[in-house]
Amino acid sequence: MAKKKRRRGTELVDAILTAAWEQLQAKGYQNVTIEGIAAAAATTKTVLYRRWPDKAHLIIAALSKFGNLPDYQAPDTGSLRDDLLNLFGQMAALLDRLQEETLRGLLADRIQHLEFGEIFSHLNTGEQLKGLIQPLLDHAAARGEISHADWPDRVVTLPGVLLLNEILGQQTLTPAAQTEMVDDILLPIFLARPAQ
Amino acid sequence: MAKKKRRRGTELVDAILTAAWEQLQAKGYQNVTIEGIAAAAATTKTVLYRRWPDKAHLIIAALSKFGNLPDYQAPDTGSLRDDLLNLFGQMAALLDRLQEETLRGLLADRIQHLEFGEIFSHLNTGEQLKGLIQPLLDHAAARGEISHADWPDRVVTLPGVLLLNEILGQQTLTPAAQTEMVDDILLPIFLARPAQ
DNA sequence: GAATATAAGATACGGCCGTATCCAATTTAG
DNA sequence: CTAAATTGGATACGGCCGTATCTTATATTC
Repeated sequence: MAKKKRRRGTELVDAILTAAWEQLQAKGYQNVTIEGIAAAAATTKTVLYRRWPDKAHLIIAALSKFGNLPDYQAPDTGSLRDDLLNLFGQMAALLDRLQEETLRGLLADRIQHLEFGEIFSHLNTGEQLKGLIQPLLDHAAARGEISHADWPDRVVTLPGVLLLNEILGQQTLTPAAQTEMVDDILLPIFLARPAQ
Repeated sequence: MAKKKRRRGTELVDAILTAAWEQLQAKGYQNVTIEGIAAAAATTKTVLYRRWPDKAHLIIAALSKFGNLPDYQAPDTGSLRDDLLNLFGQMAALLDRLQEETLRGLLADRIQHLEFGEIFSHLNTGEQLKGLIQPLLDHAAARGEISHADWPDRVVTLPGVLLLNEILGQQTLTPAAQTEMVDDILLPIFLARPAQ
């Protein structure tokens, strides 16, 4: 007779998040369904709804677990401008990869349809991008290129905000956009003369 | 016997958008349904889906028609900083009004759940906020406070991006946030010394 | 180790989505 | 004025959502 083993707690959550991640890879956010994830994880909707209020939260949980920014190489090129451009460039490359790998051919789908607040609070309050920016500033300050490295939170997260806005709005991240963001917005702030 | 008049084209669209707007006011985005709007407009889903691909687009259309930024008073206080703060302050007031009026008590709902790209392209490419910012810059330039008024598009739309990010992420727009955005981000850009 | 509490899993429900299909009113072409 | 082409309207369908309810396996407690 068949064994009736029941997964619980962490084990179950892991199975669900893994299934969610795979579904996301295979189908894209738009086409992922809660029921589909439940089925793929060999459980039922009920269990998922007991833990996450909706698809967005579930996917965010999966992203948090598996969707780490991969193999990012901290630049330190010797100039803040180049560091920032390098960072943006790597993001653009990542975006390209995502659009091929994650949504393998089939769908012209995008991250586009995640819901607002979720993503924002995830990316901004989460230290993700902030952790990438701060070192660049530390380097620049050490070189004397900028006057100090302890900028307000809102400034440190600004590159992330810009990136997000660009990607979501334009669905792409062109080199032109990258240099504009750096030269027209970020550098003027970081290089601004002290308050007068 | 009853008349069987059929609305067409513009007349029909107007009726639908009006219904959509009213539903939005009454129920909030989250709880608005396509079927509900169709019913309220005395027509059917089919007709709506022939014109708009999904709820987001329909609501955006309604917003474009009825959701104009109301009674905005151009500041011109004599300093760019005060102009910007004034603008942000009016936005905060508007936000407050929306959260009471539009979502009348009942729901702790928010704009939050509109979908990404839609809103972004609407707010950023649409000239809405840009049209508010440019005059401020013209004034400042005329006063000699800033060196020029013809900034890159990306810079002119930045205040809007910041506002949107703040509202969507934090669901509020505190005075502290306003001054930080102005003093830490916008002013440093506009007052930056010429490229060196 | 039995009793109790907790959490998983199954099932069912009403509601809305988005599409397809068909019919009927109104416009346009001839 | 009639025929053809549009476009609105009705209905039906499968699919998923989100909730509620019930049962049954596993953990916890005594």
